Amino acid sequence: MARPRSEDKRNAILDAATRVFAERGLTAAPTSEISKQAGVAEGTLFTYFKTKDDLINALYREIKLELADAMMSGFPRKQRVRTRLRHVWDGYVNWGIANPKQRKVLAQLDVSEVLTKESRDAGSAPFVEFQAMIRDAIEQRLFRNGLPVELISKSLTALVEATIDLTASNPSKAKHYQDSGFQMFWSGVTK
Amino acid sequence: MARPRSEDKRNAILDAATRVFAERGLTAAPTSEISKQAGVAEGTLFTYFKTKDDLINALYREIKLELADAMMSGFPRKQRVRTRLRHVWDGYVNWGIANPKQRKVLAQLDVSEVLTKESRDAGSAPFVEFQAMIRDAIEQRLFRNGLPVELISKSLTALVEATIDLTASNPSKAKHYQDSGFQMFWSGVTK
DNA sequence: TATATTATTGAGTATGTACTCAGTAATAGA
DNA sequence: TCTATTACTGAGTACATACTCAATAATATA
Repeated sequence: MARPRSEDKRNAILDAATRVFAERGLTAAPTSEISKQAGVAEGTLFTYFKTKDDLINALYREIKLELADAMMSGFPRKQRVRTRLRHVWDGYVNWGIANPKQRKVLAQLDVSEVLTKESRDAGSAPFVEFQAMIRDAIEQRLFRNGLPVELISKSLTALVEATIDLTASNPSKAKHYQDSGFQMFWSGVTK
Repeated sequence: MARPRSEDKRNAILDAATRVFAERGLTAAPTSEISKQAGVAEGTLFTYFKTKDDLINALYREIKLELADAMMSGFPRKQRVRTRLRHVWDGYVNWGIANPKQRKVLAQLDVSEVLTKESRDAGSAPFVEFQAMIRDAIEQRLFRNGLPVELISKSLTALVEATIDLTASNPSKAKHYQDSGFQMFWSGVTK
C-alpha cells in the first residue's frame, strides 16, 4: 500500500546529475541544481538518494552498467578471440562517442574519493566475461608470454579512450582512428 | 625595499596542497587545512595565490614540470629512437612510483574543471622535445603507417600509467612489468 | 470510498569554507 | 637608525549548499 516511488523520477535525477557533473565537476555541482534540472523538489532527491555521495555512487554503477551493455551486447561468443576483442572495442568506442557526458563523469568518478569499495567492485562486475576472454586467450597462448591480465585490459581501455578523444576532435577520420587504434592494441598484445 | 616573499613558503604551500588534495580531493580540501599543514596562516596562502583556483593551476604546472624533468633529464639525444623512448619510459615509471601523491593529484587535475587553457598549454610545453622525437620517428618510417602522433603519445602515457599501477600493487615484479609494458608499447607502434 | 502509508514540496537550518582586513612584524634601502 | 613598503596573522564575514521537516498530495489496499 501507500504511494510508490517513480522509476522515472529516479532516472531523471541520475540524468540531470550526469549533465550537471559533466559541466561543473562532482563537488562543485549543487544538489539544488540537479533537482531543478530533474524537475523535482530538492527534498525529493533525498528520498531517492540518502546523501549526495549515495547519488554519486549510484550514478557510477549505472554508467558502468551502461558501458558494459554497450560492449557486451551481441558478443560473438563462438568467434575467435580477435573478432571478440574487436567487437568489444567497437562497442566501447561507439558508446564513448555517443555519450561524451557519461564518459566525462566516469573519468571524474574514477579518480574521486567518494566511491566506496563496494561500488568499485559492483562497477567491474559486469565485465567478468571480458576478463574471462582475456584469461582464455592467455591460456591459448595467443598473447605475448608473461603479459599480466591487468596490463592487457588497462591498455585496451586506454587505447580506446585515446581513440575516442581523437575521433571527437576529428570525426571525419573516425574509421581510420578506430582501425589503427585496434591494430596498435592487437599487435602490441599478440606474439 | 620592503619585505620579500619566501620561496620556501611558496613551496611549503604547494607541498601541503599536494598532500591534502591527494587525501581529500580537489574541492573537498579546505584552504585552512592546506595552510595549516604548510605551517603558515590562512591569509598567507592568499598572498602567494590570489585564489584557490590559482593555487590549483600553479600546482598543475609545477607537477607537470617535475614530471617532464624526470622524463627528459639525461635524454640520450644521439641514440636510436627505441633507446630514447625507453629512456623516457623509465623516467616516467620511476617518477610515478616515487611520487604517488603527485600522480594522484595530476589525475584529478586532468579531469577537473578548474584548469585554464593557459595552464594546460603551459603544462604540455615541457614535452615538446618528446613530441618532436615521435614526429621524427614517423618521418623515419619507423612506426606503422598512418598512426597519429596523439595516439602514440597517449598510448605511451596510458601504458606507463598501467605499469605504475601494477608495480605499486606488486613491487617485487617491478622489472618484469616495466619490461613487458614497454615491449607491448613498442611492438604496438612499430611495423 | 475510507484510511494508512509514503512520496513530494520548498522554505528553513546548520555547517563549512573561501576570502578579507586591521593590526603587527619584518626587511630593503636611504 | 629611520622609514616606507610589504609580508604575516587569524579572527571575522559573507556566502554557498547539503540536508531536514512540517504540511500536503498521491496511491495502494481493504
